[in-house]
Amino acid sequence: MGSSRRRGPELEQAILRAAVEELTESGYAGLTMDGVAARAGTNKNAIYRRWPSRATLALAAYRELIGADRDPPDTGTLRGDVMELLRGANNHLAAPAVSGIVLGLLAAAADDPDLMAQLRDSIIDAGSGLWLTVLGRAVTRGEIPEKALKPRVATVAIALLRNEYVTRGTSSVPDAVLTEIIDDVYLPLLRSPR
Amino acid sequence: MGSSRRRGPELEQAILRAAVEELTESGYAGLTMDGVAARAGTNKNAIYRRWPSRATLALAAYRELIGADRDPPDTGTLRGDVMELLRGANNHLAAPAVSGIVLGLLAAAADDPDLMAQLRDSIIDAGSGLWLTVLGRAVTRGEIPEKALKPRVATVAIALLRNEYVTRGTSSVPDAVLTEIIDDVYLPLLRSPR
DNA sequence: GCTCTTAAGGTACTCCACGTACCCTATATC
DNA sequence: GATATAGGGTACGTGGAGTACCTTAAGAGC
Repeated sequence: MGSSRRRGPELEQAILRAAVEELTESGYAGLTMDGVAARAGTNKNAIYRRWPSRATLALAAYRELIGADRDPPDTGTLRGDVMELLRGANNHLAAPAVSGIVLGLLAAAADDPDLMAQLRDSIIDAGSGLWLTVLGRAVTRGEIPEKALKPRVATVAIALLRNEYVTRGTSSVPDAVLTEIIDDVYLPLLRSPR
Repeated sequence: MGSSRRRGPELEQAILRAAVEELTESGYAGLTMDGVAARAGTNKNAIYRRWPSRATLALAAYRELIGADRDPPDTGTLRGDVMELLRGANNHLAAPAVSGIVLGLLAAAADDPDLMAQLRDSIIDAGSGLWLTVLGRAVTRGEIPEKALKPRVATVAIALLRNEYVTRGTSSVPDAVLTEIIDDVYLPLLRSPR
């Protein structure tokens, strides 16, 4: 009658899965160690043996949640590719409560430089490579000048989307805002001669 | 022997001052009701009679902290004005720990639409009028086309600065980044014909 | 199969901070 | 002066982070 006590990686995955569920259901503020332990069918000891604090567990769960990154789109036109990328990012941020989770993590990591660094490296910068490949193709097609490949310029669209989530705090930015970002800001900027 | 019990506005100001001090010294996470009460020389009752929760008190304290808004600069050139505005915003956000405070407030307001609305109205949008007046003058001088007056376009610079604080999490963005934002993104965008 | 080390389970605890309840006391107003 | 109002003091209840300690199962070596 399998009492079957889980150990090692198996238990670790169970904890992470439980943490992901708590996170998506209740956000960062609602993720509690007791809650995760109960949901995973274990106790807090097993968690603290692996992650030193609630914040680090939440970060690990968030990385689990966002999962693998996707391939860069290739619609043939710059505008199409950019729209794809921005829609993808929007869908991701809109998900259950991802923007709230990220805000909570950012606030929690504010006074922990180590945690903040991990958060930046593995989350904020995620996908910046996608933008550069898409823009690179547009450069070879001659759609935009080469100077558009500067990181500061290339990341403007995603920065504006992120800003929208931070300041409006809504779930899911409407498509009209995305096209506004693209047509009123991003594309004019990329095409500007200098 | 003047026991002299404070009442009404006098006490209210004392509480707010104490909250501002706690906020600047320890950030949002470090602002505790007991701490504020002790520092103000009063007790929690007096606070809860005025603000229903820690988050609302912190928001009020933050508004007190940022104080009155300034006049729009008028250096004669668009670039000069924009640089002034961005430097001002940077100095403000860099202050003791303002970006951390704002992050904490945002995270706390994430599941309270009312609070989020107040936060937006009185903090995030603060100073957007400044940008529009500065751009308006540049339009009448003929430096940029009139279409630059769209809010989405006008607020790009400050949005990018905010993004810098959110993603880098540092205190004080270096001046080089400000000029990069202005010369590589904002001015080219404003001057782009369409 | 037996022993021994390691890790999980269980539980209870400390600490801290939010928010509330009650009762006492000073202050302003009528 | 009487009385309503608001501040002071204090003690709770609640909930969650993190810790301590002991018991018990799982696997490794022999």
